[in-house]
Amino acid sequence: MQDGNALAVSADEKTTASREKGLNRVLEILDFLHTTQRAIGIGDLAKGVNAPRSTTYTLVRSLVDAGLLEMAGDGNRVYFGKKLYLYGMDYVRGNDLLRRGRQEVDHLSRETGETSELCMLQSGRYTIVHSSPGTRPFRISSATGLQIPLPWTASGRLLLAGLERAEVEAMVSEDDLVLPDGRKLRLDDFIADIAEARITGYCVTSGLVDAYTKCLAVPVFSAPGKVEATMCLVVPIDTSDERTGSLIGLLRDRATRLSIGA
Amino acid sequence: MQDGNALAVSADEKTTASREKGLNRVLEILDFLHTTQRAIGIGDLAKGVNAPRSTTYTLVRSLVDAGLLEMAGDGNRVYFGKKLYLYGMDYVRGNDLLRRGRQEVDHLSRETGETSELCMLQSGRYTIVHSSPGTRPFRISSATGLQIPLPWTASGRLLLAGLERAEVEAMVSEDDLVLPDGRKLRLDDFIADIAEARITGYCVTSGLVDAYTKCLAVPVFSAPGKVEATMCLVVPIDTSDERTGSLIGLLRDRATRLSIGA
DNA sequence: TTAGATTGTCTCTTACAAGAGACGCATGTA
DNA sequence: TACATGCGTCTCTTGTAAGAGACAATCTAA
Repeated sequence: MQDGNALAVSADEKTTASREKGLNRVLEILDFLHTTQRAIGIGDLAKGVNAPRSTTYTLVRSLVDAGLLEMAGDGNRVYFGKKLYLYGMDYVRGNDLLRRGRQEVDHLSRETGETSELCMLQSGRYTIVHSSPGTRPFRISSATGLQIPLPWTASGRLLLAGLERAEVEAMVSEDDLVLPDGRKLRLDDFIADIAEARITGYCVTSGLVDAYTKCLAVPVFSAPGKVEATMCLVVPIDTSDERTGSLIGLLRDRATRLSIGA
Repeated sequence: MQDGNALAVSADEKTTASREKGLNRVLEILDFLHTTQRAIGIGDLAKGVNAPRSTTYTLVRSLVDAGLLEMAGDGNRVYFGKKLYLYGMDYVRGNDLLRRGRQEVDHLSRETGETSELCMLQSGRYTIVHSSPGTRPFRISSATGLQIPLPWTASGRLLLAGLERAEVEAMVSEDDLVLPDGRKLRLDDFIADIAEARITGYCVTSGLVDAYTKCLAVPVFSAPGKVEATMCLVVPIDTSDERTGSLIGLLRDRATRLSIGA
């Protein structure tokens, strides 16, 4: 959160509490709201993004006037506004892969009864771009837009296919290699997984983010060799090999349909 | 477009080409991309929002880095980015009415075969927030996010229900009263329509935006008396009174289901 | 070839926005 | 009653970002 600027992988301390550009503050505000996932008071917002209160009031007012933010019901809380929704729809319209991908994912989860997701890289992080819940009694939760460390996921291994070792290292922090249960992955293993996933054309991980699920993922190509997204299914960890295999087959079919020139 | 700041209803000439705040420029850029509905070169973008080229480059770079914009395939064009989509999804998630409204609209168009839309006020303008095409051979086009003068639509008459005359006047410009075919509505008639729509609880307009369609709309309430949105059907202008009546019945059912405390 | 248009980068100045902080007005609570 | 906490607005200063414009690199057309 505090290094939202990203791309500055080097520990480039800018703790000098100098003046910040308004636009950056706005970007931080939006990111902050995205992480909180709920309306928030302006005072708290200022604290959250570590900005002066007066500045925050000014910026929020601009954003509310513009419709990017809206005052939430209560009166003194803000959250995303209608305009962001409209812009988001524009993005979908302009993005064939996303639009069709969403449909495929929806279809897939209906067809299989399993939770299905479309994933992409978003500024160097794994992001669930669209997900459709399965029909199982226990919900496998996974909010859209959720950002997860790449090494925790099967999709992560596919999305990094074709990158140099250095590039992978740049994208994966030490923390990312620590699983939720405390186990630590070895970077070499992760890189080996990537190479393997690239060859086999799919990836399965078991019990990484939690102990009860398995994740099956396949790549979606935007150009030969270029992995633009992945589709994945989240299934119970005790799913039989046979069913797993047939689900992967389904995934591949749909992913191929999505891929462009692969 | 050039007075995107809105709310400055008075002809407040700010032609003094003074320095503009970066954030405002950004807001204009986003609005501009929303109107163009396609990726655009940075040079053209600068022209489009009437901003200095150097400034535009700087801002676009920031926005691209932040993920709000993306460089489009070609290489030197920009359009909305993934992050706006994610924020948009957050908005949907936080907005029951929109989320359920979208479903109702989709259902409605499947059920009736007619084009169905969810509409809201967006910074004083009528906006199609979601639309679902009907099954008729001729497509009644209406892009999501499209902004149309309030007096051209049935929904507009419902959305303004309960406003004072002065408020209505403030929201409707002279130009808004001129229909696409050149006919001019009288403000008094429009206001009378609003009052009537408020009482009957629905509104039908025929041949306003084009000569071939009729628009049936009903209000969706967020609180007793407060019209938050409308649902509408766009049907051929020669639709029988009987069918029109039954469609309105359907609309009302669904709108009631959506409304909160009405 | 030359001339013109466009694209991306860079430098330097100064107009102006970010920020500190005070203020008044609500709350709540001892 | 006094005291604390949070909210929204306002004023004033100064660090800095918006903008003008120069520059090299492409591309196109004549």
